[in-house]
Amino acid sequence: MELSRNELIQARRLGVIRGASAEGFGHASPAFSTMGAMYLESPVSDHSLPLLTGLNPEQEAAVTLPAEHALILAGAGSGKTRVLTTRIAWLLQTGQVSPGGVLAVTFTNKAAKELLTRLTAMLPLNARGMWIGTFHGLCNRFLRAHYKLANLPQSFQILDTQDQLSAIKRLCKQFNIDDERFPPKQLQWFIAGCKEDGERPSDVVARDEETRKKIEIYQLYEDQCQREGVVDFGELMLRSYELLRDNDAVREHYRRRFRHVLIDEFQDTNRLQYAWIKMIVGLPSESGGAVLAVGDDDQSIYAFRGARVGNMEDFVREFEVRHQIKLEENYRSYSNILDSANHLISHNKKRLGKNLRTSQGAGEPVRVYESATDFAEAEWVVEELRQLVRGDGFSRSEIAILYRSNAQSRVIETQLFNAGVPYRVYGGLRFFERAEIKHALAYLRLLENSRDDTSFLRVVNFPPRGIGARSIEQLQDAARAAGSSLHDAVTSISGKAGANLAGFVAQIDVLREQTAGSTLREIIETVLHSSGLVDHYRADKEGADRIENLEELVNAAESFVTQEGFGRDAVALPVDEHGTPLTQSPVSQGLDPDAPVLNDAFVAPIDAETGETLSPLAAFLTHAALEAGDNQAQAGQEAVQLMSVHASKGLEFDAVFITGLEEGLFPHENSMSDYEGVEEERRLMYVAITRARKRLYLSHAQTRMLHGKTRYHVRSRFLEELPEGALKWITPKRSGFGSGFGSGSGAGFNAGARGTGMAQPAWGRSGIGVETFASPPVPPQKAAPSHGIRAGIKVFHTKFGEGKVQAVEGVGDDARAQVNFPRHGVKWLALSVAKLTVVD
DNA sequence: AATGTTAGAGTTTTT
DNA sequence: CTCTAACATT
Repeated sequence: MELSRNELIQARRLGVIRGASAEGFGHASPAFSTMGAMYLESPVSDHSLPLLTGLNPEQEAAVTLPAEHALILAGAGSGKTRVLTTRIAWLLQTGQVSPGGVLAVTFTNKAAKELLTRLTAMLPLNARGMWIGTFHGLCNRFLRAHYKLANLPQSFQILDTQDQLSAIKRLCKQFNIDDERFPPKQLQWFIAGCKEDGERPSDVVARDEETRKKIEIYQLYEDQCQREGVVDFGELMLRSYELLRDNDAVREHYRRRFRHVLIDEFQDTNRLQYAWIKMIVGLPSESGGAVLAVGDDDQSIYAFRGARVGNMEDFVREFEVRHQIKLEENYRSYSNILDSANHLISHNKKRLGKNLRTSQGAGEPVRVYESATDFAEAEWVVEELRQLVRGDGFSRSEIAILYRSNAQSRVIETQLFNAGVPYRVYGGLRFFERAEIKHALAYLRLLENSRDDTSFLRVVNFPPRGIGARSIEQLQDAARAAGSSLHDAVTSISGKAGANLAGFVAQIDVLREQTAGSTLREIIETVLHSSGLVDHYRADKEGADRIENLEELVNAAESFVTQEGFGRDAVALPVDEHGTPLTQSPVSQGLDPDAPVLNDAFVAPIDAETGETLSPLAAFLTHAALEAGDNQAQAGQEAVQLMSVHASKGLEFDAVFITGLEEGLFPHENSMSDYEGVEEERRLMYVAITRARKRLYLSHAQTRMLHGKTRYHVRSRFLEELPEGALKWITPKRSGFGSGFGSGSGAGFNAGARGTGMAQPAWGRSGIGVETFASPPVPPQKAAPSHGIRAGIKVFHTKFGEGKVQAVEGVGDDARAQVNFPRHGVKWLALSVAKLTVVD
């Protein structure tokens, strides 16, 4: 029995499958230390500090480097985060730097949190003045502090990817841009790409007419964002970079301030981020602080979004790096797993060169399994999984099933579901991306910034209040004519449409006044009810979940205020070189004075001169935009983890299954055309392998349902690139039936090659080679006139059960077989339609 | 304005 | 196959 997507989703909702529901949202980050400024213990300089115990020589060398530029090549599982945190702690403890002089930047909020958590656990330090966060978070903080210089409104809003796309769509409509020639998605990609390369419209080279037009649209988009007081993710970076570049005073201030700049996952930085680093630190000739870049070129898997491994070489050259340390001791995996990873990645030419080693034993061999179908592959995974849990005592949450693309999860989910194995799927909608949450946030954003047309359009008629497409068009024309926001253009619309629009605007304006001085919680609750959102969803019979999520939004806001403060991302804290705040300010309005103060950001003025602070609401909206919401919060359930290989980066598990190791899938067909693409896919495989601590399982299927068609796949070249000695090839159990699959659950077994084409492919090797294949096996596509069905053999049909083939006639799509089913009699079946599996 | 129909597309993902 | 978005219909 297969479950439809909807059924799966429904099942998850009902909690049959744990995880993946709204529960996964929370703010677990620990409180910032609120202790006084005790960062400076008595300066110590000897190396027998407790901090350094347990570090291996390379790690210790990295931690105790002098204040000079350095590159740490940190292999998977080599204690990278430990080095980063210990380095910071060591610098602080030995009095070489004050918290205000530290800048540590990561890519994800999760990594930033982890850094902070582990750091505060190490040292009773005051987080005051430390800049630890994501690139975007820090840029936001910076722009909030210098919004005037950056030419932004004080309460500028951040567009996420969805918002950006709808802004572009709106723009295209307004300027009658042919969306066939210029699909909004493509424009979005173009604009984001330009910004990642640090290019404004005027910087982009118009190679051809099409590009020229795109540049024009890019410019229009920029104008629109500026007019509306919003910035997209790329803009946060780019504008920060430009301000540093163009304003000598600001640049010098930060260069003097940050004595130590630490960069995590350096191989994932894009051009602009690297340029930003150069700007905020300064090259050696410009006497800035010391940069400690930590990265692993072998784990660079984000080229598709602008990551540029070349930054590592550029860094070494431009910063005249004299310290390069390789962390090659792996503390995670047994050597069979590690050897596999090393052997695989050695096939890449473009490498800085690194070889992981471990003092652990060989461990179990890496198991490789070939199955006939994706379905059978999933069955095998579930079976092995049971063995791991029941037989070998593995904890389910310590087992991961990885795949190259998310679509692959479905088959596996179905099997897990049928077997009653709790599982949890990573990826998918994040909390702040849900439609109802975005609606609520749009109202809130309008309170902050009535010029935000994207938000205006999102909720002007949601819940429906009789404002149709025509009225909106009229309004957009009026706004364009007047050069004003939609909000302000409403007064120029007359008639019924005008009255409705005026009603909406009045509602927003009233809400704004009404909630002035309220706490964040009160504001949100008022907005949720006055806007009609709650009523709307209450009327909807399927709105219960949405209401729940809206309630969760209130909770999120509450915990934002009380637990996280207004977040380190909210505002910048102007400080002097020693990290001492330049201004003290009263707690901002609407806050419980007894609430723990966790981060200065939240009491700090964003404007050092006027002492103005960011409102709690503005801070929360920023938080919502920069942190899409953990959908990965620990459910506490003992559930198997399902995720894409990309999503697994940075995680580790006792046992890992890597599925779908097939040419075209992994490596993905879209990456196979060029060499660079294949190398990145190989790095991806490397990442996948190195996730495993004790057990590693690799599998591939001969046929797979993809886009509704059965596709035939040769096994992945990556399998041929593993060291034979570390592997154990498992002979597939043929076609399922009675072949000793545990509890003998025979239901819906091995539907075989479903859909069109042949049934069981005939090229299935019985024992896939013990020897390494120098060249990949002959692709089966053409070589299979044999559907494998001939007179005399036994076949299995999903409806009719097992039967004996009596005759076969016709070729290709016309092929038919006469089958005698004991229970249903003799049938003629079209092989292109019937679901037949060969039974041995 | 709500609901049904059809065409088209379909890696990887964070901010 | 399965999801989405745009279009058409009531």
